Amino acid sequence: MNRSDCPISNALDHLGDKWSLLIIRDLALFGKRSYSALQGSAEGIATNILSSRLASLEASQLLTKAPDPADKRRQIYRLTEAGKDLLPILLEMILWSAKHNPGDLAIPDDLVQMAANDRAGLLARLRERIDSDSF
Amino acid sequence: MNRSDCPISNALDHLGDKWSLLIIRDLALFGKRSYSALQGSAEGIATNILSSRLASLEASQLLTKAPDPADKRRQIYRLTEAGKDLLPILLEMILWSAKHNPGDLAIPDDLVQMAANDRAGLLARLRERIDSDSF
DNA sequence: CGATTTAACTTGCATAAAGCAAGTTACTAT
DNA sequence: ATAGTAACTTGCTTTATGCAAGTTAAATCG
Repeated sequence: MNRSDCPISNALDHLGDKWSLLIIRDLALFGKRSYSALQGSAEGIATNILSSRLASLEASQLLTKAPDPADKRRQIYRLTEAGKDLLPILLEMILWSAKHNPGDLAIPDDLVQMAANDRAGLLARLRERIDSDSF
Repeated sequence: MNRSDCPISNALDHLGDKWSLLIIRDLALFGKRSYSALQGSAEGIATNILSSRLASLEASQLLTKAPDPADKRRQIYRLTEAGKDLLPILLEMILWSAKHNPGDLAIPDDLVQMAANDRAGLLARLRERIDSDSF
């Protein structure tokens, strides 16, 4: 699993595929918490892939899975602190795409604006929203 | 190729695999410019994969390929401005791994320190190093 | 209470991407 | 002229992704 002792390589060992960061995005930015909500994402991940990615993210300790006390069919997926700490990476990806927008992207301009004015504050507010589940 | 109009998804459409960002890292942080130098990286990319990744990064306009005037066997790979703009993403990956270091990573402490003190200045200096090729 | 839905998966099979070893071509150095 | 180097490509095997259908347990509906 660890290809080298490079910190970038290490991050990519956990996140370097087409789906992991989209799942993190759904949890961190869209407040999704259930398997079916995650499956309903715009990009359309196959159910077996979602299952395997969730398992690997859980193994990497980026998220946790816990049964919903109110509905025993349901599992609740939550970001760990390490998972929440991926917010800056997500933000930089948004800013990069905003800057190099091929023209058809849905850029959240307010967020880009806040990032320019008060990056630290924005990240704090995004994290607070995760913690308080106020999406 | 475009899975959705989400900016994060867009970034991952170009970079979401195990190798692309390592190649960008080698160009941006280690000053590598040739095929053979890139192939010599710690992680050991297979030559056919390196070839296909370079082609896709070039197609995504993150790097350019140009013949070396001094040695006609040689091709020089360089980051475009869009490629250089990936520096913040690389930096955040380093910071994330530094914070969640599994214990065996080679963390550049000086860089982590500078990021904490003067992030914008650090990014400016890293970019300047690329432009002046002073590695 | 039994029948239908819903949630969270798993299984089996097809296709696409990654990885390995060897080979090719054009140029450079000896 | 000969040997080496740089930048690849080719053929084959292995692994990962993707699709469609099926399973299980719990909740809801009539």
